[in-house]
Amino acid sequence: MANQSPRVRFAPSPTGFLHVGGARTALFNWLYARRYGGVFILRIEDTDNDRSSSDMVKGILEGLQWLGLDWDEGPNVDGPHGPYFQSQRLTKYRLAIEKLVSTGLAYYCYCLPDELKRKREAAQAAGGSWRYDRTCLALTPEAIAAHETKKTPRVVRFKVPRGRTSFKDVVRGTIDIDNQTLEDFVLTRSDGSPTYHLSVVVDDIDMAITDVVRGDDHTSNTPKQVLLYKALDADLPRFAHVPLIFGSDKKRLSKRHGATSVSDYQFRGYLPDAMVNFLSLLGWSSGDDQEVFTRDALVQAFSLEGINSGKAIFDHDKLAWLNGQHIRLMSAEAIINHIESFLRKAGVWHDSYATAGNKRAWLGCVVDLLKARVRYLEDFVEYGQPFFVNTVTYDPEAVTKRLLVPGLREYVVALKNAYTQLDQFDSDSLERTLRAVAEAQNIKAGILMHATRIAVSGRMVGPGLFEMIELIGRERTCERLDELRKFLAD
RNA sequence: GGCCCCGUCGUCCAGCGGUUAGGACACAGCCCUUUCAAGGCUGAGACCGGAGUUCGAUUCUCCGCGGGGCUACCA
Repeated sequence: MANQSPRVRFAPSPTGFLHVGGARTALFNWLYARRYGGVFILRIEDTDNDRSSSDMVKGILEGLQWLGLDWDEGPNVDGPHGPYFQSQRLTKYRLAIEKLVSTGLAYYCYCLPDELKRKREAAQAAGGSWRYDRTCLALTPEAIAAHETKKTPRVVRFKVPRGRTSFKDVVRGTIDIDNQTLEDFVLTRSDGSPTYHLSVVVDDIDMAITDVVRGDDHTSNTPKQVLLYKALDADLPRFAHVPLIFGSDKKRLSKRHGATSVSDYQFRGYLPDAMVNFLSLLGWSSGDDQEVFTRDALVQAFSLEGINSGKAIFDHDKLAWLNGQHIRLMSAEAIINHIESFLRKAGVWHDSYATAGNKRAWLGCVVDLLKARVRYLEDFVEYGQPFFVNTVTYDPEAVTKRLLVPGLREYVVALKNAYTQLDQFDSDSLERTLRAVAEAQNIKAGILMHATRIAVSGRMVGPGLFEMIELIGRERTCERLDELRKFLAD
């Protein structure tokens, strides 16, 4: 399909964090570049200089890094088309403007903002719409000279030609509009800084971008940019506008919907691969019914043609499910690397876990045992309590529901004695022994299992009882059985 | 208001003139089972409405309705 190696870009404004919508746009660009052996460029659009500190950029970079979306050119990665901050590319915009003004494709406008606002509001009050009336296009050379000597603030406006403008969009098809619906938009502000339309087009041309993949909120503005490409005598890139992401109330995703920054998901215990998988499914499909994708599978399956045109709603349930799927796909070793920070925070990390050896292997076994019932990384902390803490506390509900059995104390003592003498402390032996004890005591095995579960974990639910006991070990298990014995004595 | 885009189960997607409208999440039931999960099976659940075009429309066209975007010296 692509007859040249694609060059795509993600061009966020530095807002301090990476929004999930932006993350998905970045992901689509990244996938496309990786799929076709292209180049993924990160460009920071910080022309709105008011607040564009390096701190603001940091959040974006960290978000992309966490997701594993590495860029080939951009901040911290030199390339042939730098710099990659728009605030450092001002000369390029000025050159473009000079060209446009000198060829008559753009012109200076000395109208004051207040004046424009008044006209606009007046027109709207009268029930109509208003477009810039080209007052300054009609200025005489003398009037212009007068403004210049007075140093009237001036902006540069693009002179929108008559006619129609159309472009092909990979996801929307051909879009065609009448230029009369456009006004002579501003290219350069009165302080000399470029507006979005100018900087984005100049940069995309300069960086030889072949495919512009961005949010649907830019579709309506694309005709203006198409006009600029033509005015600058450049070939059009291919456009692909991806549908926006909405919250569960069908409103555009915002802070009100809870976590909207990818870092929120990082701290909540989501896996980057699960997030990437989930985001990829929002507005894109491989064409078949596959839902769970590894990163590599995604790269292989991705195409811009697979992007669909309807809106997408962010479904936390499905994300959580996918997270569980990806956790189950991972090796215990890989999971340990991801949960270390959570275990540390909970105070249950042990230095011996850090290096290869018995303890780390043991932790791996715990992880494998818990894996199937986990949705979030931090669940390992919660579900792993019985393995990590020294003393267990009994869930009150478990006590009333499972421990009010006459004679239970005797059974527990019998089990503890049997376990103390066991040759092999493995799950099979443990189960056989427990069942034998139950039979000898003439009770159902379930009664003793429930009690034992509470003794070792404090809870009614959890992993397979005997696998759990095996990992907790004879010493701690017998201690806990003894604790239960004392508890039952009261 | 004007311009543009979108409209299949509650949600995410498949469908690209003829299908019992398919899959996934969530939901319900069953199986498995010491519990909870995981896993398996089953069930319920959708083509926004109206005109056309056609032998035949979820699919193509138009109108309406609904939703969204843009309409700034924000991006």
